[in-house]
Amino acid sequence: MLMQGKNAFENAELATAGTRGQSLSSIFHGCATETITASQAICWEGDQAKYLFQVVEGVVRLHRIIGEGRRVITAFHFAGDVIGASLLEDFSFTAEGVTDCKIRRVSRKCFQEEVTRCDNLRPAYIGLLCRENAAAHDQMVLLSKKSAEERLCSFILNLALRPGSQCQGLLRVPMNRLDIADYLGLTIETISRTITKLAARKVLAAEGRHDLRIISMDKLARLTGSADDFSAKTCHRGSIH
Amino acid sequence: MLMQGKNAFENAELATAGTRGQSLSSIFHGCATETITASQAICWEGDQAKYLFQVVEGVVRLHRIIGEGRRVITAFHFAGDVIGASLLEDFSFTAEGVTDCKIRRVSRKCFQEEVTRCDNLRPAYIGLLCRENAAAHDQMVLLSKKSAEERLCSFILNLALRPGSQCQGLLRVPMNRLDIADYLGLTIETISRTITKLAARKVLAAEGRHDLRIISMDKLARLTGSADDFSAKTCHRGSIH
DNA sequence: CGCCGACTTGAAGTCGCTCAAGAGCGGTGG
DNA sequence: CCACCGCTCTTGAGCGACTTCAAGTCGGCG
Repeated sequence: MLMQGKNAFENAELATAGTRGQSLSSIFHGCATETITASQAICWEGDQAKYLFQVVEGVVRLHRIIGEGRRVITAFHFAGDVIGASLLEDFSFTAEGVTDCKIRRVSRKCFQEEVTRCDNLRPAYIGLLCRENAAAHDQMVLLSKKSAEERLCSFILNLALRPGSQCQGLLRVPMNRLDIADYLGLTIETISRTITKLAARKVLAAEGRHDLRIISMDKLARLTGSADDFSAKTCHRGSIH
Repeated sequence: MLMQGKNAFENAELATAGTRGQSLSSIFHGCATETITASQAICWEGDQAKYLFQVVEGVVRLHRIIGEGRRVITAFHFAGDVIGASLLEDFSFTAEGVTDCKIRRVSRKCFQEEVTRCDNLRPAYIGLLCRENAAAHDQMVLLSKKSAEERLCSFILNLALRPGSQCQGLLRVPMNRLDIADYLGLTIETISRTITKLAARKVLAAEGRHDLRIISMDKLARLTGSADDFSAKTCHRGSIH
């Protein structure tokens, strides 16, 4: 799993702590870490949302099932991310490890008490909810109007723009083709074909199943179909100052 | 514009006031109402989000534009709804009247001060953010995995389940075909064809451009592709107690 | 009555899906 | 060490749902 996870976590800690008031991570500090293996469930759609989780290491996917066998992945969560902040009663998703993971858990009650008690945690909490909302809206736009190529490029660009995601120019893609397909509203075949096409056009190169070498960040950004995706997203993480 | 708007607004007032603590409507109470004509803009994507709005009467659409001419409607807002609660810096959408509207406006600063000052407004605010998130996720699922027919049925069912939406068995659909298409990630032609098909199957009947008679709520619910859409959504509004 | 915009209907085209076969890779066991 | 297996991923061919383009229809309003 490399040491990427731990580093990313510490990055996230520093980043959120620096922005507005205190970091939500402090709520999880005392908690023991639990170990989750790849594709093990953390919680189930429909269950009462008694807990919130924080990813310490690894990657988690959230999904919903509709009808028979239609799975939609609504989000991936990385080291430092909090899962379940925007829930009222029940889990609206099943959470599973994409990779082996370490997570922490607090009860919803405890979380809410902390947020109520500490005035300076509240902006962080509200901020988290707002950012989740913004991400959901971006995803709606992607699913509503973008072509397969634009979707994949948007996804890869977002991955690449996470701090610490690249190691010697190599982008780690922890999720498999099916995960990507279910996240982007496509099929594994389309994902595969589109990667092949992008490789042929020298936008990127696949190195094994879980690594991409991005040859031209510029081309990639121009292919996202978001007009100004590159600048917008680059600013996104830094602009909260 | 019928008097439906006013009634719906009062319904919404009562409903939110009853749930958790105070209603966010109280923040808008003193403000003068502004009049917006159909398709007039209330705010623009990219502008600094200085204000929040509350719809008093009529229907508002939120949209984003990507590339040249691709419009995505991310939400419709009805009487009682608050617009802009989940924003941090800038408007991430353009808001326009679907119909002639009456709205109220408060500055973000004022809104935030009120929420900070009144402890019993905070649950309402958090609740709003969470419900927006849940709605966005439902829409992601719709856009990701549902067929044209399932999308349209989901949309119509959601409209029909708003309290006070039906008048003598007739469902008012204030938005035109293009609005519906851009909301569901389809084209006007597909919307039109699908309505025709549903009418042929005696699920519903179109009566003019802006009214639908739902012949079988059961059939409609079964066609949404959400497994348990009907029960889930029916509970949705009442279950917060 | 005639015009205009919104909607409907039809025919052809396309993008992504489905089905099916084959390739690559990692693990296991002889 | 190689043979084998299972799984994921890739590639190909055909198909289908929705789009695009193009008429035609409806309904409201001057």
